[in-house]
Amino acid sequence: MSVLELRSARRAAVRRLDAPVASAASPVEAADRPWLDQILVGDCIAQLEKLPRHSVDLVFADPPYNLQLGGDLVRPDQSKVDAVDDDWDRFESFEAYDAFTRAWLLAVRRVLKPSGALWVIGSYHNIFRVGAKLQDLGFWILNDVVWRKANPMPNFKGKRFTNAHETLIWASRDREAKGVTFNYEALKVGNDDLQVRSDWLFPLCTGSERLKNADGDKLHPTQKPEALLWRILTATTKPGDVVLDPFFGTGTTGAVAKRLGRHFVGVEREHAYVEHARARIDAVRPAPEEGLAGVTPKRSEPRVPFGSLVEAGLIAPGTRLTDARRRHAALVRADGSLAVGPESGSIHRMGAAVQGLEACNGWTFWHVETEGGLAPIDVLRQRIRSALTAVPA
Amino acid sequence: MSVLELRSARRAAVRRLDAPVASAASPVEAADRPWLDQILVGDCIAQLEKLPRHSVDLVFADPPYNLQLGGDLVRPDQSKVDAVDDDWDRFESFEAYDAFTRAWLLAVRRVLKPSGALWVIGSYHNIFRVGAKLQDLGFWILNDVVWRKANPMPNFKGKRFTNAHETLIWASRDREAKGVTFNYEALKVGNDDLQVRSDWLFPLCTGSERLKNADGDKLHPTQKPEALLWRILTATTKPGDVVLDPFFGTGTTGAVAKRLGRHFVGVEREHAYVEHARARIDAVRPAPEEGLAGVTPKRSEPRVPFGSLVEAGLIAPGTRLTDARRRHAALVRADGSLAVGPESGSIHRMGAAVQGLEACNGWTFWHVETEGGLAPIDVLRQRIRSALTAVPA
DNA sequence: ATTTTCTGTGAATCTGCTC
DNA sequence: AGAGCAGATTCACAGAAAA
Repeated sequence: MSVLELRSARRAAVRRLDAPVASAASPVEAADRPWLDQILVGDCIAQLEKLPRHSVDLVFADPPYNLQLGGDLVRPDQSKVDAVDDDWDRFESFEAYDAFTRAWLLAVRRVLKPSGALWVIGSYHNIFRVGAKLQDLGFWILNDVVWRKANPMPNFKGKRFTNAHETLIWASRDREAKGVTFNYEALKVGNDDLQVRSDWLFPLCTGSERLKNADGDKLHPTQKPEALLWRILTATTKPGDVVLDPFFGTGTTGAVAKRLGRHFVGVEREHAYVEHARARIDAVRPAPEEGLAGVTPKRSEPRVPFGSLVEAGLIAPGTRLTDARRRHAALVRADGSLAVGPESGSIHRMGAAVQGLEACNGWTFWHVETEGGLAPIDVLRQRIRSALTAVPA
Repeated sequence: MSVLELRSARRAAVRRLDAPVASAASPVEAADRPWLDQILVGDCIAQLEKLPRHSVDLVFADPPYNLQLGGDLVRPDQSKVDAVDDDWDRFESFEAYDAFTRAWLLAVRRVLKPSGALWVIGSYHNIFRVGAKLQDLGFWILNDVVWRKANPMPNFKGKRFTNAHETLIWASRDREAKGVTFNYEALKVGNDDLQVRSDWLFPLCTGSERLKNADGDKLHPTQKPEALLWRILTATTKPGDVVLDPFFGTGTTGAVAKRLGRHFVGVEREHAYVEHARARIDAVRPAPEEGLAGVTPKRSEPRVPFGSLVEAGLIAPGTRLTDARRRHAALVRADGSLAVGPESGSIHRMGAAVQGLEACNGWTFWHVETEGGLAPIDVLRQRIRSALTAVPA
């Protein structure tokens, strides 16, 4: 079962439920904490002043990334990429961005309980600045976590590595914080009895989960997948905890919090986002308690490209490969390409080329000379694979 | 076969090679650049002053990040370090680390060529500070890359996620840098014809690759795997480039650089590391030259204007061109222009015009009728190119 | 009804040379 | 320095359309 299948199965199961709204504030709570399970509309720092200090268990923050994009970007098919060009993502300078970061971190710090913790997500444009600033302010980093995107946007111009991940920082309010929630056992059980690592694989938020506006276009440029919030909330909150999201957007944090029987508070400036978020959260029915286990993607065998055999030293550059009958020969190069005369390409391309075919499985076609005779390079791949899937003792 | 055995097998295989030491400085170079392929022993910043400015193509830096061992840090301002040691304070310590980071980044920046680039590796303890500082100094981040550890150390206390990755930052010296090396095509070919992503999977440096001291203990606490450096150097340097490692340690950068036919310069303070690194690098035999050539990017192939196909008689004036689906048609003219009705222009302009697009690659858009069916005119260009390269050297 | 093909799209700091 | 232009460049899905 794939990650996607898992996710639809989970969502279908959740929709069938008809349990009472566990996370709705009770009458007593409503009088005491009128901000509970609400979206506060307005500027993040001004609105946070309405909350009492030490009232929040967890903060999840998805601040503007300060992308600093240049001109338009077009795909190889000449279609235009719908970039993040919103006003809220534009800052005058690094200094302005740092001041903004400092302000919301301080506001958030005031409302956090001493045992509270903070999650921030960002990309290389902003995450280093945010991370340094939160260290400066006394937050204590517990982990950095990488969201590996299953289906990232490619680098269309071929000038960089595919930007295939975002970074999350998990930090306690204080260095000496006691009682920070981490549901270690539950996470481990949900992960085939293996500790959950700091690199998480999730697809982007697409398809029916992605909120659309009246025109059918995406409502928010950076809506996060619910699976990501699910993992965060099941890992680092308890049922009944209060989760604050100071950049609420379309309310993913609120929707997942409600589903998981946690309280939320959101702050959002844009009225259009707030309206959609309210409707979205209203439609959520909390899962019954026994259904609150996390979803874990199936661990699949890592794909091993030919280049990694060269990198790992299993095949030295300059090695000659042949086919099983030694009719064709090729030279391995340091970058993982094969050279046949003046031509070069991947093991698959060159395997196809020497045979005059459209396609070829290079792993089984090309062989290497060993002490025990000619062996397909696929046996080397198997060795790498076992090295890469080795479970720590 | 275990990972350890794999590594010995590889090292043995590489030692068997007996090619000339391609990366050793020639006599001329030795006089001109006496620091080439050397380890400079001493303080990083002081030693870097010995190198001329704009002399280095790439920097790989694995800086120390143990914030609490003041003595382990090489700081520009020694008096300040003493003060911190006596009255250790978190804020003071971050400040000291930032000053240290600033100093080595500036030193490195001076020796980098304008087209040069920098790699830094770190963990959540230091990487956010380093990333923010290098942005402050004018470096321009090209990617952040995650090294996913195949076999990380588990979190023994069960209080955190398994710390299973480290973060690398790849940055150009300047925002407007031109000519930064990125061997995109070669990377793609070595990765089964897929773009390489920003998350890389490698095992830790263990087994026979891991240098040991006389007691059999690991010599260096954070020796990096050679495969990681292999990836970095094949991706972002060319043969013959100069790679600087200001925190040389056990010389992984130097060993891989030599093997790949790149020059290195190392700076290291600890004599024990320097000795081991020298012996290690001396034992390295470079890969044969024919294994070091990379895939030729299309962008660097000789430019062949469409007109020369007409001149060479490969396409006669009056020939009709169409797109792959025969939706559009154009007429070849003697001067190498295309005519569509009353309009005419280059193959690119007219390709764009008939589709109503801003731009178009006419070489792949326009097709010509051949015996074997419709073929893109790019195949005709390829014939011209191979005719050009067939000229004896 | 089922399978195949086509089209659209996602937090992106995304060209390089000549005149 | 800025304009002009040749020409190089994409992966994993989802959903619609076609077969």
